[in-house]
Amino acid sequence: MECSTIIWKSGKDDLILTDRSVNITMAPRTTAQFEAIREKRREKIILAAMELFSRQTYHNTSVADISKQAGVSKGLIYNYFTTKEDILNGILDYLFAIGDQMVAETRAAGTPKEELRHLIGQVFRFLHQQALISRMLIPLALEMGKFDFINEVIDRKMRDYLGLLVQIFSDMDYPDPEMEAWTLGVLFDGISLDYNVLGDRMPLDRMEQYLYKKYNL
Amino acid sequence: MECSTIIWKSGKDDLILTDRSVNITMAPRTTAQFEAIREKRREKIILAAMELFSRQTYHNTSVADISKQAGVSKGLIYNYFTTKEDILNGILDYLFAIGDQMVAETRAAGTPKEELRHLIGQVFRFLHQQALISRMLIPLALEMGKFDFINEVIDRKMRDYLGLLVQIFSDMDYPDPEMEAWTLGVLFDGISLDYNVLGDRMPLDRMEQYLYKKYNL
Amino acid sequence: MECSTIIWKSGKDDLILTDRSVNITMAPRTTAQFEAIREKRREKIILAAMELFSRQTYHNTSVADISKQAGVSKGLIYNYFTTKEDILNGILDYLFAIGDQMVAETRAAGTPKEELRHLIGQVFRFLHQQALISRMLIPLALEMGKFDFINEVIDRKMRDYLGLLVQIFSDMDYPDPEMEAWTLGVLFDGISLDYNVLGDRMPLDRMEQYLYKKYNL
Amino acid sequence: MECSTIIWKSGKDDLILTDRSVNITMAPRTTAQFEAIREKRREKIILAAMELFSRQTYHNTSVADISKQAGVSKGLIYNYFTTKEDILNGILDYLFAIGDQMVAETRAAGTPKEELRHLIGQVFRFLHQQALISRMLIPLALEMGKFDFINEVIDRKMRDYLGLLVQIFSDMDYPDPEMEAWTLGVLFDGISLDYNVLGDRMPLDRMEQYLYKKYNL
DNA sequence: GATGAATGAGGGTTCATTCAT
DNA sequence: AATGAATGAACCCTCATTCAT
Repeated sequence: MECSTIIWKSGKDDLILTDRSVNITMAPRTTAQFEAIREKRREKIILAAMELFSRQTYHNTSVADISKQAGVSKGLIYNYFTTKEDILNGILDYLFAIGDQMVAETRAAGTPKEELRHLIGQVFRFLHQQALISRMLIPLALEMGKFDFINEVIDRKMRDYLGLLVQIFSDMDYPDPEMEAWTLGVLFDGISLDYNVLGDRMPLDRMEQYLYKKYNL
Repeated sequence: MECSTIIWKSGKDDLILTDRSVNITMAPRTTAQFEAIREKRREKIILAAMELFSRQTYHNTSVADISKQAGVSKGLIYNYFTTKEDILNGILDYLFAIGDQMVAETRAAGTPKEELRHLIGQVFRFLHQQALISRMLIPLALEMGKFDFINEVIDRKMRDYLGLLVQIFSDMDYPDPEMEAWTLGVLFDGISLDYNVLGDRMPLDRMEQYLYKKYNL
Repeated sequence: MECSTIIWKSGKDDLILTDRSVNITMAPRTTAQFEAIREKRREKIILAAMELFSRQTYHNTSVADISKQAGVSKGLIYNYFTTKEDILNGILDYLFAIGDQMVAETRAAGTPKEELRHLIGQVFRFLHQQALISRMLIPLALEMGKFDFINEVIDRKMRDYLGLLVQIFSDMDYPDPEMEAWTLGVLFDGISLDYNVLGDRMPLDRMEQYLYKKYNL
Repeated sequence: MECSTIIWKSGKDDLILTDRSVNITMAPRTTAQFEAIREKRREKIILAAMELFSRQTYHNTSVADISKQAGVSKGLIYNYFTTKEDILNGILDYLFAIGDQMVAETRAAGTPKEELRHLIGQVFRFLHQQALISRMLIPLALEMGKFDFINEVIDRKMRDYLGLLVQIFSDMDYPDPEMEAWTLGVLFDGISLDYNVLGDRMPLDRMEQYLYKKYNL
């Protein structure tokens, strides 16, 4: 059995995604093999959509654009997703893994201080990538009514993150760990947002160093 | 002879008081009368658009929606604005005054500490309003290329704010006033964004108090 | 009683139009005076429309444009004309006089040869002006169905012209005066059309001289 | 197993023969099949547009009209043409071939006299077609500014024609072949224009014979 | 008579989605 | 499974015309 990893090149940065690839056998295709082929196509479409959504916004990307980018026909997309919105859903599932992984890595970092430093480092290190994701999600999150599922996703992620931060600040004996966690969490969101809008006019490196200093890391 | 009448005009919640005290000869309206009508209608359209843009996003609001909300015909909107985008511009002008006033008020608050406390207080006090603005502008700001004027607006506002904050922290003898200013500015943006998404699930009051404590205000 | 003549300046060329101006008296306005005022306004609108139609085409000129050019309100135009199309009608009446005048002048030129030379000279002399008129009328004449009245106008003018030419060529003892008349009439139309399209790329002067030579004038 | 069916599709006067002889497995159409469909539809749309443009003018023909005439949906037209203007372009390409062929045929006619006779004959023979083209192009050519490509087309065609005529008259030893060429070219345009407006009231046949006589053909 | 605010039908264009093949 | 032609609703915008004043 072979297990390979694909890296999604987004021009400037890269997103690491695991590809649950399957055995190749000579036997007539089993249901499982069909499933695997389907899964691969699905992934292709998702990656194409992710690339485009983060570059041009969900609304400015047409299904035709996605099909072109993915190298499949427009019709085929509706064989894998019921709706354009459903593609978005697929992307979210994809991204979940990454977030979870970040949290898990942080949790394994050692002392609370090391954890915090690791977390801040990760945020800045993956900022470009996060910015792409934000560019995709923020506008949709702000459209209330439609896209309720996005808010659920954000909620859940927020809780995860907050939980981790609260625990860290608690371990570091902050007097009000919950509010400190909120403050830092909100700050991360602000950084992500502003980086999207301002780009390199933001002094990212200096902000990172400043945070380390503030938290004595 | 003079007679005045109240006319109930279909709409949602508005009474149009039409003063019919006119010459028997049916003289045309004076320029001043026309000006008044225009001003009223313009504002009505702007308020309608602001309401809808902040509720449903600029892109998800059609000109027809705005016309319905404002209780006027679709065509009339183009009598007041050259373009859907121009409506947005009108809204920005409308909101600018408020922002400028906030900065001005803060500048008159007294000692640096009082200024900072005043500023933070204002941000939280007007968060609802700021959230409305954010919900309108952020998605557009994230669409690079189009809507360049929005980025200019944001840039300018950012510089104003940052300048004020740098001066305050400088006066308060912070070692790195510039970075502290960035941190707080970015935090405000994060708060505004998250409030949009999370609404009342955010512990706003506690965050406000927490900030006062952190800055010893 | 006073009689004045106004000249319609169309930038490059001018159209001579007679203004049946009226006595100014101190007596309360008689019906005739009101008529005169109306006539003047009407003329203003017609001149404005003529200017715009010939510059920008009938379809590319809005009633708002005309009202602006004429310096009156949009509404007032409908006090003088039932319809945008009706304005066109008014213009045609206006132009008729000129055509009739040209024919009359030619008829008074003397010998047939002098008449023909006079007519050709007039065509080239007024070509720019005619081109403006053509630009107005040709597109409308080609829209069959609507604007039937334009075709009637053109028909009548054509018959007048042709009649004049037939008589001239008959007097000049051409073997087939009718066909020679058609040929020259059609040629004039072609010149007018091509001058519109080609502008100064057409060798107008040389063509005029060439015609004189061909007809031994 | 094979089965073929004739399907009557609503429209005015066309039968669509759909060959349903397909695999049971419903294989997707081959590229060649798609090409064929596209070519057919494209031509159908062009013919529909040509019909309407020449009957009612470009501006008075809506895309909806074209779609109705072609028996397709409005949206489909934009699958084949980027723009309403692009349809016009398509028509021009379609017609260009014919014009070029006319010139080529004339060039192969033999002696200069035979060439000229051939050319005049062609102009009158194809007058109906030329009239259609004129009715489409003239109004657009007269709208300066927009539709520049139309003027380029006309220019090019004019140069072609003129060049051919100059050479013929030169070979026929006319003293001023260039001006004679202009005169005849302009006459052709006048004929085409007037035929549009006057229709059968023009004595076409007699004019043709008259031209032969004038040029001793 | 005179104004310009107001209307509403229609124009060109886009795009998510369906469907015959 | 796979294609892309085809649809139709919606979008932004224009403009001749009406109407209260």
